Amino acid sequence: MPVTINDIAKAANVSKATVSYVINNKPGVSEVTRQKILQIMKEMNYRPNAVARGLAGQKTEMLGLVIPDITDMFYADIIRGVENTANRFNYTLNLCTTHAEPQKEKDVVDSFTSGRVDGVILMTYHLNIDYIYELKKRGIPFVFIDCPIDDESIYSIIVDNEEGGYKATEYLIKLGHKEIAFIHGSRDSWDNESRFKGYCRALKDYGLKFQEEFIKHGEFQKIGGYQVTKELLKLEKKPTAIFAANDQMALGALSAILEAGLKVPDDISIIGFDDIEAAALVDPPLTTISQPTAKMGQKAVELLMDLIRGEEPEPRKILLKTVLVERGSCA
Amino acid sequence: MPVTINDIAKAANVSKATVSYVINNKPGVSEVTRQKILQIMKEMNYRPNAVARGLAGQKTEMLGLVIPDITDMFYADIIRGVENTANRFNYTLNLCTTHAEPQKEKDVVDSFTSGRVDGVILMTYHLNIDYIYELKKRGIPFVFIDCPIDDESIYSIIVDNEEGGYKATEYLIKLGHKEIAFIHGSRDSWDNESRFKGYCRALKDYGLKFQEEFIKHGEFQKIGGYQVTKELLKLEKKPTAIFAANDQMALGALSAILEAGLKVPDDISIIGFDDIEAAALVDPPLTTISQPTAKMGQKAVELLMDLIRGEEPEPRKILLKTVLVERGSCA
DNA sequence: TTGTAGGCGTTATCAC
DNA sequence: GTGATAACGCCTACAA
Repeated sequence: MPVTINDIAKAANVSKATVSYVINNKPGVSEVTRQKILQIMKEMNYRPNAVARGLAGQKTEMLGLVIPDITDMFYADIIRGVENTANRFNYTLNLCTTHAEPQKEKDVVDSFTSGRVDGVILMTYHLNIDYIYELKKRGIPFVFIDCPIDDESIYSIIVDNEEGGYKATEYLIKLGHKEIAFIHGSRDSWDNESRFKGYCRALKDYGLKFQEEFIKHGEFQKIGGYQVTKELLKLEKKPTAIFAANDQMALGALSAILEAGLKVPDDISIIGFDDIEAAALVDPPLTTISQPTAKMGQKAVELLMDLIRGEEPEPRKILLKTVLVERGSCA
Repeated sequence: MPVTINDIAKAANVSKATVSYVINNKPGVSEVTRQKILQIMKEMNYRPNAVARGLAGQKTEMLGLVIPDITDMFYADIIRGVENTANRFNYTLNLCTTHAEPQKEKDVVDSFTSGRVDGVILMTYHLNIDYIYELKKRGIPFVFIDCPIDDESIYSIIVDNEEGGYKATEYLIKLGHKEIAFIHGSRDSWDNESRFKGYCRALKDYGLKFQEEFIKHGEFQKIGGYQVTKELLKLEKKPTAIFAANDQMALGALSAILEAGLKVPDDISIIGFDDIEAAALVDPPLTTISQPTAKMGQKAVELLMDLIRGEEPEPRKILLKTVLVERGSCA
C-alpha cells in the first residue's frame, strides 16, 4: 500500500488540504509548515498518485500518439520529435501503432477518447471525415500530422509534398536532364499525388514534355521500384533520370540499374523522397528529399498544447517545407 | 462535458451500480434492463472514463516502457514486440526515452511509480542496485530487459551475448580464419563484455592465440569502427577477419576496408552484431548476429503480466539465444 | 494560515 | 435484480 496524502497529513499533523498546497506549491502555507511537510514527504517517500490527480484535476498530463509503425525510420523520427517536445511541457507519451489497419485506427482512437489522455496526435490513413467530426464532438483536442482529409476546420501539420516533388524534379532539370521518369507510390496516397503534381508542374515550368511511358507505379515498395525500373530500362528511349516517390523505391531502382550493368549517376541519375537511414548507406549514397520529421512532431505537440490550454490557435494548418539532401546519385 | 455513468443511470432510470454491472458485463442484471442500458449507452455515445476506473479499480491497464532511443532500430524492434504483446492483454503503452542519460533514467522511472502504470519494463544502463532495491519497495512490478545488474531477485530478460560472440567467432574460425580482430563497443557495456568473452572463449576452444594488437575500441559508433579498422589495416600482419561488437562499427569497418582498395569478403571478412536494418542493405550485405528483439519484448510483457496478476513466476531470468544471419561479408 | 467538505467517475459492498 | 453508499487519492472552494 503506497503512502497517500492522508498519511502525510496525519504524520505532519495538518489537513490534507495543506499538504495538497505544498505538493502543488501554492501560496498560503507558512514556511515552517511547508518545510515540515516537505521533509515528511521525503522521509516517507511519498509521491502523489497520478491517476487520482488526473481524476480530480481533469487532466492526465499524457498525450496519445497514433502512428502506423515504430520500426519505420520516418515515423520513429516523428515520434522522437513528439516525445521531446511533450517532455518540455512535462507531458508523457501514450503510444499506439496501427500498422495502417482501418479497424485498428478506429479502435485506438476510441481508446484515447476515454479520458486517458489530454489530447491526441494522429497519423492515420483511413479515418474518414464523418468519423473525424464524430471525434470533435467527443471534446478531446486532436491534431493530425499529414491529414489525408482536406477540411479547413481540422488542425494539422502538413508537409509540402508538392513543393518537394517540384524541388526534386527541378534539381534534375537543372542538372541537364530532359528525360525524367517518375515512379508512383500507392495510388490512393495523398503524399504520392502531391509529389507527382510537383513533378508535373516542374516539367511544365521548364517546358519539358510529359511522357506517359516514363510514369510507373511501384507501390512505395523496394521491389516495386526494382521491377518498374527494369521496364524503364527496356524502353528504346531510356530516361536519363528517375524520380521515385520514396526512397524504398529509389533503392529498388538503384539495384535494377546496377544489375543492368549501368552506372549511377553516370548513366542514370536517381532521386528519392523521405531520406530514410539506408539512403545514406548505399553506394552511391542516394540524393533525396528529406521531410522535416522532428519538426513535424514538435509542431504537432505545440499546436496540441495550445488546444489543451483551451486556446483556438490560427491558422489551423501548419505547412512545413522539405529539404533537398544532395548526395551522390545525381549528375 | 462528456457523458458519465450518472447520466446513463438517470436516462435508464436505474442506479449507477446497475449500469456499472452491465459495463463490466457482470451477472445479476435482468436481460431487459441490460439491453435497455446497452441501448442508451450507445445512443448517448457513452464511454467509461479510464482514469476514474483506474482510481476505483486500482489498475490502469497501461504499462510503462523505459528505453534509450526509439530511432535505433534495435530498440524499435523491441518496442514493437512489447506493444504487440501488451495489446494482446488489452494493455496500452506509455513510452519514455532516456537517451541513456543517468538522470533521465531515474526521473522517468520515478514518474512511473506514481500509479500511472500497472507495471514497467526497463531498459536502462545506469540504474544501480540500490536504486533498484528502492524501486522494489515502491511496490510496482517491473521487468528488466538486458539488466546490467547481476542480482538473482530481479526479473529480467537476458540475451545470451556471450554465446552470440562465441557463435560469431566460431563461424569465422570454421571458415578458416586464424587472424581475427575484435572491435569493442563501449568499455563499460555489459553486452560488449559478454560478446568479447564469447570471442575469447572461441579462440581458446579452437586453439587460436589471442593477439593484443587485434583488439580495438570503437565505442559502438560507425566512425569508431572506421577509425580502428584503418589502424588494423596498417598492421604489418593484417587480420583476415574482423568481428565488430555491433553492426554500426562493422559498417564503419566495411567503409574503411573498401576505401583501402580491399575487397570484402575476398580480402577480409567482417561480421557484426545486432542485425540492424542497414546490415542487409550495404554491399556486400553484412553477416551478423541477430538478437531476438521481438521475442525480448514479448517475453518481458508476459513476465510482467504475471507479476501484475500477483503471481511470482520462476525462474526470474529468461535467457534468449541469438541467431547467426549469414549474408555476404564472410568467406 | 489552516481545516472542512464536496466532487471527479468508477467500482464494490452491502442491504433490500 | 437492484439501489444506496462508501471507497479510490487528490483538488479546491469556502469557512474558520
